[in-house]
Amino acid sequence: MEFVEEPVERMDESPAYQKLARTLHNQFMEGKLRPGDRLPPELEICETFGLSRITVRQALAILVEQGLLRREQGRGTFVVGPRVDGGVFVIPDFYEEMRLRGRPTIAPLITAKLVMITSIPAEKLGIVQGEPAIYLERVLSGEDEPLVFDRKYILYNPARPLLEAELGEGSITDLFREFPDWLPVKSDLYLTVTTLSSREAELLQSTPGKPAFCIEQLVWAANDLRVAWGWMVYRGDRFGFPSMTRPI
Amino acid sequence: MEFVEEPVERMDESPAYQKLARTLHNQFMEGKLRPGDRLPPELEICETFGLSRITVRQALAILVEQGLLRREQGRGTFVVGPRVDGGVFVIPDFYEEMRLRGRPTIAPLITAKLVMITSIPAEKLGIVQGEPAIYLERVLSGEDEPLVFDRKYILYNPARPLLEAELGEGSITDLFREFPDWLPVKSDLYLTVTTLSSREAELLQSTPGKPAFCIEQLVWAANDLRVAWGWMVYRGDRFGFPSMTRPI
DNA sequence: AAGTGGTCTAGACCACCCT
DNA sequence: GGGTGGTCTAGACCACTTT
Repeated sequence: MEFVEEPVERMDESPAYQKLARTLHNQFMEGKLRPGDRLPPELEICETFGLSRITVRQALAILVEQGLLRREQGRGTFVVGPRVDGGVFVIPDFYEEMRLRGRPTIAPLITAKLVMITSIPAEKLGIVQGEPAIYLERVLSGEDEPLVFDRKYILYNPARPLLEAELGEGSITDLFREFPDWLPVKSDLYLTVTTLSSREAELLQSTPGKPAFCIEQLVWAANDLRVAWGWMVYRGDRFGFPSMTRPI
Repeated sequence: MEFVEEPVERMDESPAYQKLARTLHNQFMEGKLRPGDRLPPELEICETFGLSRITVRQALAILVEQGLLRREQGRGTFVVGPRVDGGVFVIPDFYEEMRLRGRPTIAPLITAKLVMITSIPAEKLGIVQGEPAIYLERVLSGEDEPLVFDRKYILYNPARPLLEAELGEGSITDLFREFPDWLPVKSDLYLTVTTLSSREAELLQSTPGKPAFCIEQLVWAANDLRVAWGWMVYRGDRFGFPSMTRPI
């Protein structure tokens, strides 16, 4: 026989700075703290709650990070209103997401070949036209249906050619795991919207003209080396993203 | 005659915690710190750089916030690789954005009327079907062309009816500036993609079937009151969003 | 000059992880 | 038990803003 562990009420066991942050946040949600209001000086908050200044500042830092407060040196700490018509959206790493859901990505290769690079990808990767690069097309599937069309140019490394088997699995990071000098350190993304071409629609088992997210991607390795460029097309009928709300 | 103030090299004048954060960040960008590496214990970093533990922790907190480091209590602080296939995108408040660019938004009313609310918006706003609400359509223009189509249901307040002139200007926050109980405290957004209907295309001076961003919006006031619901359609040929990279 | 937030120190104890 | 990060204190000085 097994017992289910009762969830303990941990509200009162949490650190002082979290309690204070929650208290102030609740006061805002109840309309007691209003945009434009100035908070009491930090030392006064210390007295009120019986906390040291560092602890109080730790609480305020959370709320500043959330965008609820704004500090102005020499003037005070002020309540800021929420940005109602804009927000922050997280588009998660697709591979990582599927892995977390226990549905490993299937990414069969559509195309994988060595090409003489043309002007646009050459410029993006910062190499000369006509140099060789790997061109790659994949359809990423999760939950038994095609979801993302991935198209990439990858820098060619004669010292360690990539195998077809490697190209069909995992993200760029996984791909370069054994390339010490090519390990990604940064990725620049650009989010746009598009409609499916007939080829994309066929590969994604959808319909031409349907809307889709498009994410252009430039992958940087150490020392400002660009190692991959391409874009990913996300089926619009399968993806939507909530704005981020940071928990207290 | 005017002198241009030479920008002073402030690298060395910045606070110690920022210098330390930059140092570690640079080491990562140069490939000296690699994903999976464990940093030295905090006390050791203190000795190395001649700083107190609080200052070192302040530096590490920045890098944790950036996603470069991960702390594990009892184990250590570890370097995390970047998420190359996903990212964070900021879609700014359109009104705010235009104001910052010195191009105040023009938002002529297309429709503004009191309606008996139907099932879907009633459910979203948490009120009963058949209650009155304000229905609003606007085209937001900036830089001399229509960019966003905004459609909203707004809770009706008999005590303080909104004037047509007020509806044509500014965001929900501006609209409710004089409604103490309706001041927005939170906004839930949901980002999807769509194609323009013929009506939307006409209003936005575009073409039906063109792709567009769509942001559904639910605005909350104090005490869990929902005050507005609707969605905004952003012309796909005029908007694209880079992923956020937090500066050190 | 007074008040505010920004930075920093030296030291303490606790919670968690590993061996 | 030893090492690690997590929390917290009391106090100091500095930089900026306002009066």
